[in-house]
Amino acid sequence: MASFKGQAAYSVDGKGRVAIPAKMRAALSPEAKGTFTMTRGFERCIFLYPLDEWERMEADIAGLNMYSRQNRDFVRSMLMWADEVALDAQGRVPLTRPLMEYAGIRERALIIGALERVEIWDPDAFARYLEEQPADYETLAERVMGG
Amino acid sequence: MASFKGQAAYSVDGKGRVAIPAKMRAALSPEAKGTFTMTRGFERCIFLYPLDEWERMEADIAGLNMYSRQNRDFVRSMLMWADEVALDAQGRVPLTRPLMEYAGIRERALIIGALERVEIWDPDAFARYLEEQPADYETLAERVMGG
DNA sequence: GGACAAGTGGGGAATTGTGGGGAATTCTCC
DNA sequence: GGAGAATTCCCCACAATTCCCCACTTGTCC
Repeated sequence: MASFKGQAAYSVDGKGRVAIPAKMRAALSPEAKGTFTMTRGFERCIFLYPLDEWERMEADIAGLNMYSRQNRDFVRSMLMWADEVALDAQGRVPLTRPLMEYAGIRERALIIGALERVEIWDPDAFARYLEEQPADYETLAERVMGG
Repeated sequence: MASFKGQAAYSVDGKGRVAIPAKMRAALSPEAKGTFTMTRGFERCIFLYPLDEWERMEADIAGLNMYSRQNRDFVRSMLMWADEVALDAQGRVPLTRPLMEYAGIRERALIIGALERVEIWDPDAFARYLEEQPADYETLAERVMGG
């Protein structure tokens, strides 16, 4: 299982390609085969899950009861945005047009490692997200991990 | 498991490298493989966790439910600043640019051993932190450890 | 004072990030 | 079904950054 951490601000080239930082690439397990499932994240960003992690998530979803409207809505939303993308020889992935629009990404992208996934943000959108944080880091840490 | 103690004031060279004191290096366990995870600490300093200690911390975080907004905020904040750095043959680590800016570190750094982690501070920031202490050392000891 | 360990700074090799061209494939229209 | 346009994929070269090695200075101990 991968463990992504760190941040990098990279360019998105004219073809919609963006590099995944070398350390995050190194964190991929062989089971991922250099491939991510890219999908809509929460808070207006893009999530990238390594292939093996995504398969685990799909197995979780497969257990949901499809006779529930709410479940169907959730599954539909999660999967309609999902697309499989492979790293090229330079360690880049192509961003899909709908996801670039959703996340407001144009020429620059902020890439953040978040444990089992990689997040891709528009830098300005991320700055706004930080400003809107209801709690500072120390308070958050105490709330979540303070017991 | 490591047990870091002591303090040292060292230079940060033009490439952002700073030495870890020899006694702290000696305190590392073989499981750490001469590698730290460097991340944002509380109160504007940098934390360095030996690799084995960091893995224990990640295992705690991996158990959090990612469908909770607050948990996502916390994990994002904690991991975006984290980066794995290895000691070079001279016992130095490269400070990452975002963390140097966060901690206000330029040409000098104060390195403090704090049990399972090493802290790196800007010397002036640390002096200000000490001045702002609401309680002196003896009072603090009684509050925290006095029972 | 001398030997050794630890801290300091710099050069150049290796790796990573960036942008572009053209071949191959897919999509659209007639 | 075929032609042409659009998109995707593969390869390449160059710029920028990181890593590895080395030498020198300073500090400590005998």
